[in-house]
Amino acid sequence: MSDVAARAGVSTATVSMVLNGVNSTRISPQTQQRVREAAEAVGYKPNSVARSLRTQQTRMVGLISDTIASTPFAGRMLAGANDVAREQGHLVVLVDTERDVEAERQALQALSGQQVDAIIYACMWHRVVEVPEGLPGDAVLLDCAPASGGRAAVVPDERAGGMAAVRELLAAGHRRIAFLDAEKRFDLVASRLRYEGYLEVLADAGIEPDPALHVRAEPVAGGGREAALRLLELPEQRRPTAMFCFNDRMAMGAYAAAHHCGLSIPGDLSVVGYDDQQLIAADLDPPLTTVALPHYEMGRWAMEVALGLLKGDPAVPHLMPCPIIRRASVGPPPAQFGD
Amino acid sequence: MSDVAARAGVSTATVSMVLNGVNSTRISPQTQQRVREAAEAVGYKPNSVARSLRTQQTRMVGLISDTIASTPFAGRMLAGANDVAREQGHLVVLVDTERDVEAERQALQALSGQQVDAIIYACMWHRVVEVPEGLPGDAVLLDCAPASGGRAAVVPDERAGGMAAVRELLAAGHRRIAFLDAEKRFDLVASRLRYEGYLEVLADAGIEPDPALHVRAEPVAGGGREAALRLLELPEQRRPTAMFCFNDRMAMGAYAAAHHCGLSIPGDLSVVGYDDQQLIAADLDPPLTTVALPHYEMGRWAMEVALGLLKGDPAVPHLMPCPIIRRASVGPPPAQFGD
DNA sequence: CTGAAAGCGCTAACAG
DNA sequence: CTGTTAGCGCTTTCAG
Repeated sequence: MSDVAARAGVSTATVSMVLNGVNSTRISPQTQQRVREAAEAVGYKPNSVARSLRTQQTRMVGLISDTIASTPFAGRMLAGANDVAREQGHLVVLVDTERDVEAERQALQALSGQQVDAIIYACMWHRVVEVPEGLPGDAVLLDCAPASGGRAAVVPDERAGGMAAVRELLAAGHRRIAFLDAEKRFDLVASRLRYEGYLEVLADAGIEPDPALHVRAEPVAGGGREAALRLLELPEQRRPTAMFCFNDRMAMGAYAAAHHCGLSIPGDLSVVGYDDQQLIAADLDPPLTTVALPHYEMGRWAMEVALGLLKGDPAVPHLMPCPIIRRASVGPPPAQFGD
Repeated sequence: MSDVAARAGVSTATVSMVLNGVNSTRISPQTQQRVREAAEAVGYKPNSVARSLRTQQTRMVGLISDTIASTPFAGRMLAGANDVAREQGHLVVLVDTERDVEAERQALQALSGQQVDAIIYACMWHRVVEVPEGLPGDAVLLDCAPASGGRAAVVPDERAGGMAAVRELLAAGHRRIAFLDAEKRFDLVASRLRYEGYLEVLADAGIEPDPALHVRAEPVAGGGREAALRLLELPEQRRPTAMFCFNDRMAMGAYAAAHHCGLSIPGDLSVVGYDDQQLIAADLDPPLTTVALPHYEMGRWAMEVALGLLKGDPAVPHLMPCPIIRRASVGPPPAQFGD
């Protein structure tokens, strides 16, 4: 920088002001011009480390996550956070702790040592977490809710998502709608919330929920198949005409079961999934109607409040809508069940 | 830091030395003890920014990638890079440029301004790239090869992977092995390389490749299905008993085609995929034998050479082995084709 | 064995 | 309108 100053015949202070556009009204255009030319000539590159030391702002935000690797959704969240960061001229420092407490401690220490301007604590699937000790109070939680409140957080609105799914089926004329849920032992908050949504919509429609239509299995394709098979073995009058599946993988299994029983989708059976998981939802035959998880949007939101663009309410997690994606797996119930 | 010094009754220089373990032999144990206690008492946290400014080392490495979001493999690469970085006490700064030249320029500038110690340039699928102008000479390329040489790079050994796949089929007794390739217009280096591997193994086995068995389609499930169907319509003597598919998605389509034709896998038809893509390979019925892409390992390698732990050869990209994952989609050919 | 002092590259008061 | 100056928090010779 002193090179530039010398070359332009001014002081470093002037160079700094010109190049940062600060107080630019107070510096003569000719000088500004000279400075810029000198900077260009010297190939001047500002040193952000020095600037950060001086300004106490690094324009970096730390993103600590439990596992970037394991879910295809992680990327969407990162992308959202990244995009906002870039728009704001910030960089994101990523740390993957693999859910290890010691690693989390180290990460936090490294990040605070690095003086990041903000911290986002991200989970790769929706859950409630005991936040690590030492997480700054203004850190924002992404795809998780704090066990003991008091922090800005964003999670998908699973309840509304479940409602949307069931409404879709209701609108198509179904009355006997099953919910293929995840087993309780997985202790998924999404499971509870989606089920609540299911129940609420049924209640609103004046339909008495049939406990036989709420089945649980492992939330993977195999589990979905098995659960769907159980449902399809019910006597005809009790058999569901539609299935709302906890996730797309289970929906995939439901397809397999329908196929096995010689049932066509959506002719004989309608199916709705959840997650809008790439490589499944759109690739199934017929393409699956499902509820999308708003990972990109949550990533954006988290970064926006982290950077102070938005105000997060510490009292209660922000609920991000889960849009329903209409494809071709929902139709009217088979004739004998119609009205 | 001066607080600590005052509290311990020493100078900041001494504090620095003690806390960094530098020249520790030259400082009396009592003093060291006192310093440590003072640091503890004050809750001293070193400021890496200041340290970086002084030492000209940030212990951060920039990872610029074209798209973190779009492939499920991205996470594995990040994870590999991250793990090594953590082991070495480094942080990774992630920038996603979405393959936009202007964004790349900005990213590079931001990273060099931030004085990162090293840069990794990652692609989310194997290709040859024109590296962005301004990419430092010692940057390492991850999952891509430089169009105009001279840089450390790591890519999957697709050729060997193709060979392994075909050998697997050969070993099971197949002679009529098809290759369901990606269409040329996608211009995938993986396609060319895997095909070379296919040809070479056939040649080694003394099998004349039948051009009719090399078919191309869009590298997705639908394309695989269509290509497989074409193959299955061949007169019985020319029909393949095994299919090596460019990727798992095409293999998924091949399964659908076999199913459509009433053929069982692996009884009537053996199938090998490529990618070991989660949610496909292991979840297909029967589970798919496939060749895995070593994303995690490539991520590690890239970070290791970026940090100088390993020496990369700038003359030629490092080839990372693609292990074959044996599952249940390969068996002997149907009896009438046996020997 | 320990302290003083210089300086990493930049910014922001304050003077002129 | 522009220059001087004093640090940001740390490391590292060089003297004691």
